[in-house]
Amino acid sequence: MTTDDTGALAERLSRELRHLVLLLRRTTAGQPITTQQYSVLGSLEGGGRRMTELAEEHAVQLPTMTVQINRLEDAGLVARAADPSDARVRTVELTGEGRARLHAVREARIGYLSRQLGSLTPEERAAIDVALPALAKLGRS
Amino acid sequence: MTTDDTGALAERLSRELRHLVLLLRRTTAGQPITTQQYSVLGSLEGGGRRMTELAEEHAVQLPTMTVQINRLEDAGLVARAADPSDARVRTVELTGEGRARLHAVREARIGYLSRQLGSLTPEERAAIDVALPALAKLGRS
DNA sequence: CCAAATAGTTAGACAGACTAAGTTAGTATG
DNA sequence: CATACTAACTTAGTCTGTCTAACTATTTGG
Repeated sequence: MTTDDTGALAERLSRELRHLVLLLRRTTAGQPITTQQYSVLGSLEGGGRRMTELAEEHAVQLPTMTVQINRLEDAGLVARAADPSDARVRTVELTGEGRARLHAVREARIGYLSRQLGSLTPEERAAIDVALPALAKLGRS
Repeated sequence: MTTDDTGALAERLSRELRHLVLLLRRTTAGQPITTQQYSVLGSLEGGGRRMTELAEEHAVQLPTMTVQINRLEDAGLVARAADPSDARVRTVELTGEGRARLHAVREARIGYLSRQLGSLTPEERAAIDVALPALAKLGRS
């Protein structure tokens, strides 16, 4: 692919990303937690994280994350803790219930996507398979 | 790709879609209109549409679209009109200003995506190019 | 020890989404 | 044709998600 094609690719990608967003929305529609809450719980799966880390990872301001974590805490899905080495820092961890909820939503979400993917041809699935690392890189840059 | 792999693909896709959403958000960050407003304006480019059509296309309830169109109308970017064949129906059209705004935001968005795509390798861009039709189909099903 | 920087929270505003309920207009049926 | 039903929208109220500004508490550097 030449550099000249990059603009055209950007235009097509721009056009399709909107539909992927709607797909994402349908993926978690009717779930007991919102897409954002699911996303935050996912960030905590590997262990406790500090508020600042969570805000950066989700590309939101710190007060926004405070509100989100407040709601998850009220729902009993996460717990705040203190950092022994720095009293300013609050860490956030999954509770048992939070972990269970995360897994349940993930199963439902993956099930939905599996059915959608099942309606594609094997070639189309293979194309997505090949493109995923590039899309991942794009999303993280 | 076999059927057995579909579940694993769904899992990876599920994981990466979140990052694409964040990419999308950055794409229109700092623009004079929100992502949703841009999206609605895009739906009107081909001509007037009725409220119900817009709500369905954007996968929102009718009252949500009413509010969005109210704001776009207040901003002078769209105009409501009556349908001569059915007095219940309101149609919505781009104003000249709305069309100009749409084009400006689209240029900025495509420019951003172009720069992001430019940081990928030619092979990665080619992979996205090949996968786009499949992703489009996925998003529309 | 004090000033500046860092980590979070609180408060106030607004966009975006939903449901429920109301209005107006078309449709169908006795 | 009158009545009831359906359809297209809007309004009102609520909640989530996001922001900025201002505040508290803590650490760090001179």
